[in-house]
Amino acid sequence: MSNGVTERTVSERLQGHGIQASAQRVAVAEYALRTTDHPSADVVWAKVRESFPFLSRATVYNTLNLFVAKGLLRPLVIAEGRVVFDPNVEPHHHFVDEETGEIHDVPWDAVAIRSIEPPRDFELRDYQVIMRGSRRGRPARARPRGSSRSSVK
Amino acid sequence: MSNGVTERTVSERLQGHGIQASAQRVAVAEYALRTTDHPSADVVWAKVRESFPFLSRATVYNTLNLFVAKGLLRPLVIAEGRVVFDPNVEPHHHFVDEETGEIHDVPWDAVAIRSIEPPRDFELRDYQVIMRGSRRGRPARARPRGSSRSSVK
DNA sequence: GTCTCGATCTAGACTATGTCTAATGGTGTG
DNA sequence: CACACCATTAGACATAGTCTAGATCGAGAC
Ligand SMILES: [Mn+2]
Ligand SMILES: [Mn+2]
Ligand SMILES: [Zn+2]
Ligand SMILES: [Zn+2]
Repeated sequence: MSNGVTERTVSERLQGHGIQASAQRVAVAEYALRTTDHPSADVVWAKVRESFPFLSRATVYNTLNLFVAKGLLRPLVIAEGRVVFDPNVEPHHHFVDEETGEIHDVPWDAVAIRSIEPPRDFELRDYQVIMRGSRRGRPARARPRGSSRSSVK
Repeated sequence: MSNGVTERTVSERLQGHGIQASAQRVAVAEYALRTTDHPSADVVWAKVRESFPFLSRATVYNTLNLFVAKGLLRPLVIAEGRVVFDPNVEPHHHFVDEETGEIHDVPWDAVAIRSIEPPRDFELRDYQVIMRGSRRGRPARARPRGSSRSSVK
């Protein structure tokens, strides 16, 4: 995207980040580096297996963690009980739809921050705004899918 | 804090929020509603058992979820693999020390936001800034405790 | 083309967080 | 005391993620 010459194919992109390409890694990359969703590891496994059945769960986890270590993906801890992966590694914010659990990207410029003060003695490495809400016109009833914390009757 | 008359004891505070008091619930509340940490359920279990040994794991989870439902606690999904509970239910931000995994409160006024624009068609219910970094003077080496995502050798 | 060895892939065991179920225990009312 | 109701409990269960030990692959040396 940002450079028209290098990193044209997924394979080249992996090599450009010091990753030895392989059939499994390319298959995972094809989905995980292109999606605009924020899929969990098991979602990636399910999606990729549709077109590439010879792929173990362990390899998906290994590969995603490798991509994170090499800066191709960013792990997000936002939704309960699972890490999701974000192929957009540039600074941006997130909006969580509390109805569906879906995570939407919010451009960095959608939030104008005048000043930000970390706690004394702490060094701010990065930050983002987590917004929560739902689609307009819906009153927010049920909990986000997959959550269901306890009965509390 | 905010009101000097009602809700003086923990027991009264529970009743004021429509919660039937009990020995276990008071014991959990005594710790979980007063702490300035952001403990996970199992941390709460360990801490409370020090002074109140007759407490099952299930009751801790039930109680914390009840407190959340009644607005005494807020669940935070920030650190990997576990939900933590925040007795400060007023709007504020959080700073995650990536060295230790500790979560620190950041006052609402420490961030001055000029404008914030949720995605089109979405209604913003609430938001907060998640900051990440570490104590001044440390170069940020090891991953936060309890994390340790994969080897990637 | 064959060999070799490190890298990659894999099934399945294992750990940890959280939920659920079914049984038990306590408390107040009549 | 009998009854209803709710809280508590142990342990089973579900799920996310890690780890291990062995099988397989493949890039480079010959
Ligand atoms: Mn790149
Ligand atoms: Mn209160
Ligand atoms: Zn994103
Ligand atoms: Zn807090």
